[in-house]
Amino acid sequence: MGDAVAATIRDVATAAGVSQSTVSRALSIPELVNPATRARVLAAARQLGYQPNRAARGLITGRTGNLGLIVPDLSNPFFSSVVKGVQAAARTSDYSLFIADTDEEASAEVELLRALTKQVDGIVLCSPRSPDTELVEVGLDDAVVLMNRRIDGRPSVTVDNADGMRQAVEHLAALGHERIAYVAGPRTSWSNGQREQGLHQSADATGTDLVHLGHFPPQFEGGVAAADLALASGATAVIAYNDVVALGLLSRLGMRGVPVPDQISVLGCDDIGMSAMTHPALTTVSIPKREGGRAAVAMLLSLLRDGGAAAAGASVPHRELPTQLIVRATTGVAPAPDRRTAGGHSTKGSTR
Amino acid sequence: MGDAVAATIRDVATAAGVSQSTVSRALSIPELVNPATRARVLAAARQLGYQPNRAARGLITGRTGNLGLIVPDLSNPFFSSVVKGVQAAARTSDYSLFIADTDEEASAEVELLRALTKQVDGIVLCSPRSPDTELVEVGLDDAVVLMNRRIDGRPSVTVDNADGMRQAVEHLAALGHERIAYVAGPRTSWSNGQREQGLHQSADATGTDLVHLGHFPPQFEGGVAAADLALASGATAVIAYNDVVALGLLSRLGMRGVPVPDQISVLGCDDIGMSAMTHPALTTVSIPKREGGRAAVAMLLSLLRDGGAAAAGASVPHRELPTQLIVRATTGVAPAPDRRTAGGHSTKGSTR
DNA sequence: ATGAAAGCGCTAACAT
DNA sequence: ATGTTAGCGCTTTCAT
Repeated sequence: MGDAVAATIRDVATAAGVSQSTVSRALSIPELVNPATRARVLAAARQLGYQPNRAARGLITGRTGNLGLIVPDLSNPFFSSVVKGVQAAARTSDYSLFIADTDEEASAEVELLRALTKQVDGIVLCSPRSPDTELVEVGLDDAVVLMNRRIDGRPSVTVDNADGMRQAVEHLAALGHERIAYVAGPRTSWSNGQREQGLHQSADATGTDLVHLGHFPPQFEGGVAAADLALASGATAVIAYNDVVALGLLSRLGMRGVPVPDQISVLGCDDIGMSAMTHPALTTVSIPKREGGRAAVAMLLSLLRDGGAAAAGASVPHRELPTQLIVRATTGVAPAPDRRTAGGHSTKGSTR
Repeated sequence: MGDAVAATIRDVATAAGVSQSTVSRALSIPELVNPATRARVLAAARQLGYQPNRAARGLITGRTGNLGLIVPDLSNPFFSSVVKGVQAAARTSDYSLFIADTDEEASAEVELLRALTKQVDGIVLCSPRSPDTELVEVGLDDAVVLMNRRIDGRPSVTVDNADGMRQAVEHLAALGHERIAYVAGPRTSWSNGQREQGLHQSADATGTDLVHLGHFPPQFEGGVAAADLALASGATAVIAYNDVVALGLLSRLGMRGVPVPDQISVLGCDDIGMSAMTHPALTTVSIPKREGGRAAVAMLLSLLRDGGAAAAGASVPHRELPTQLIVRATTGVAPAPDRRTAGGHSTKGSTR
């Protein structure tokens, strides 16, 4: 695109009566040029509407000024929040952002990673579904920050999934629930693995029974499909892999006329906007989505700044953000049916 | 990023024992080079893992191989579907995609438009909120395709909003509803204007009363906020600006204990995935979202192909996609309360 | 059908 | 503090 005839650095140089290099310097290393001439250059540039050609600059600097972001599914509100965080951070640092959606397909990740690699300075790879080996095989050795995934020796931003599950289980245990079902997300999701682990630990610690329900797609339909199993499991509470799945559960349970939370409690994870607004609202484990995105970009940029330092044995950066159980006022979680009047003092299991 | 030392066209030339120009031709204008040498070149290229440097190519061809997409809000499922359509089409044609989200802020559109313009060959501007004048002022004269907005003399892809509303109103009229409320979307939304227009026309044609409810943000909260007004309006049916708003309505009505659709019917617009899965499901006016995105890209690419032809007085391309009322099995729409037993034969108003 | 050479717009030595 | 020069990787005349 670009206008009729975009002004080049030469035009500015001529107009300001200086050389190209002076213009270049005036624009990128201001302190190296005389304030007076700098003013002249800036004036000329503004007047001509000059904007450096990024391709030309990139050709010589080897940097594109672009970042890439790969997510499994843009239509999941969790990821759109992450996108917003990444976008904001990129914009702040004057980077443009390529965004790609893999539609939850692992193979697309590697493909996109490969395609993107040449056009960006760095990539945020969010919640990848591919196995470690495949990921490492790609050009991943470069400036790639993982989100919601940890791979040995790779920079990453994660959240404390296990602790989130701990909070959820302890909350339920305190309410007298003794049998909890977990609707698992994708087998290939690292976060899901972490959550399962956290759940098992906390279930043991609180003496709670944990029922594991198959792997379901992390979508509304997944929850719909899992609802009947959850009901049949004998659990008095269900924790869903994420809020979207939890909404699916709610929907199907409603359709079957099952009162939530009176008969069964439902918990989500992620704290997407809508979870606060359903009826009943969703008690959920909140994850700092935007902040995670920002943190990933920050890490990426510092990686780019350091450059070789990383290779020189500097430690691999990692950042783990906290999770926080959000208990809503009117919520899909209630004391266990048989405890409704007991005041919540469990005799079995401790709160550790 | 890029690998340790990316192979350049020179490397390939040397390896194949030909000149750079031959390599270049072999890769981009195959019919101009001897099949035998071409094979040699291709082999060398593959073996070296050669991938043309897009920046360098762009520097000389003036094309970036990138497209831009600007949407108001990525977290609205409507737009994420559009994004997916655009993405798919771009990928198919080997274009990369810059995506930007304006957070429903009109000023961000112009800003992003300006920033993106230099880095892409064309832009899809989806559902812009800015006034025509501001949009035209920017570099919009170039390859920009509007979506869900029509501006005189600009290429655009739209849907037949008015017809969608006609279908909705006729459906409701046939069910005996005589007073319908419309929960309006943003004042700056062109689609909203179209829908209002279509509603008024069809209301007149069917002899239905139409109550216009203020402008609300096109989000879940907007619907929540509008619900009480809708209820107080005396309407027996509410059409929401979009599905997300309709879900907000449903939520608030549920919270107030108002039976839907027994006391009041709720219709949405857009046909986002979730609208099929709520309880009750949402009868809604379906819009071909992905297809719209694909169409916009197709238009963009043909614009790029033609290049000067457009300036030479060729007609401005425009594409209008159809809308389709989707009536769900278990839905938030029912006959008007006082007609529940009447069989739906309205005495007032014709179905034209 | 192929090669040689010029140059896209810019930055980074190297001079001055 | 500024100008001169070279060259990033590629496509595209212009020769051959």
